[in-house]
Amino acid sequence: MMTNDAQGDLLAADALELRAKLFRGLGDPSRLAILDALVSGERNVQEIVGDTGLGQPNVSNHLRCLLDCGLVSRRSEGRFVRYRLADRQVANLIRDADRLLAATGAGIDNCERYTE
Amino acid sequence: MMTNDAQGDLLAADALELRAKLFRGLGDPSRLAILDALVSGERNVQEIVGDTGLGQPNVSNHLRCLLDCGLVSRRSEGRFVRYRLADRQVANLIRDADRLLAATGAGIDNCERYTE
DNA sequence: CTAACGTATCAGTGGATAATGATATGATGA
DNA sequence: TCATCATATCATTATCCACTGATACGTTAG
Repeated sequence: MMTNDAQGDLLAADALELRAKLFRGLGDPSRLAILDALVSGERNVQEIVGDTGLGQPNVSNHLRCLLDCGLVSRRSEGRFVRYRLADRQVANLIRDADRLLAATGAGIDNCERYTE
Repeated sequence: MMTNDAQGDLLAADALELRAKLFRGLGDPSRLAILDALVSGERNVQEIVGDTGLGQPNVSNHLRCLLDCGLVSRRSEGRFVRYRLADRQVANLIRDADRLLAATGAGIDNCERYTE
């Protein structure tokens, strides 16, 4: 009676939410640009602002998001705050995504459900 | 003069958009549920509707999105349409995400930038 | 041909969220 | 303490997108 209907998926609904939240966290060009900037190493907010061309409040907001998500970590250095990737797997996940993009060609471009 | 400022990132802006689009495609619980249903094998739309508890038009919309993105493929069988994962790497990417989630604890939960 | 079924599309709606400007907090140096 | 700099927060706005119900399209059976 609970072979493969919605029951099992309802139980796994939290896991789906969590996964979705992670992917959504990575699903923003600004945050990806920030993470890219951090792949090269530790950076403070101003440097990230310079690297990405984003506004400072915007960067801070995204960094807070990434920090809460556990994707980056931070340490204070005087009045600077230096951020870095929290885990090697973050960079790995992004690289795997690039591989998948290479495999699917530019198929993603064709998706018209949401804006390019 | 073009050491590490916005220039390089601007050139890579398209790549960022593409990656972001892929992650956003995966950043929805409904689409993840659909992909989960397809991990076990090929399914038609009705079966997916049953597995996920989503509405049929909703499922069709998401499937179109996933199809356009090249994440799933389809084949007609009479009046049924059977969908399957387009690439092993899709499942791999999801599994890598789960690993990262395990590594970061449930940190993602803490991110308050967007709704749980 | 017509009815029934499976799937896809369309328009409308509500909710979520990224970006911005103004401002607050915190730290350093004179 | 006061001025300055680095970072964080807040409120606003405009946009985007997931879901729903109605409906169209395509296929098969009688």
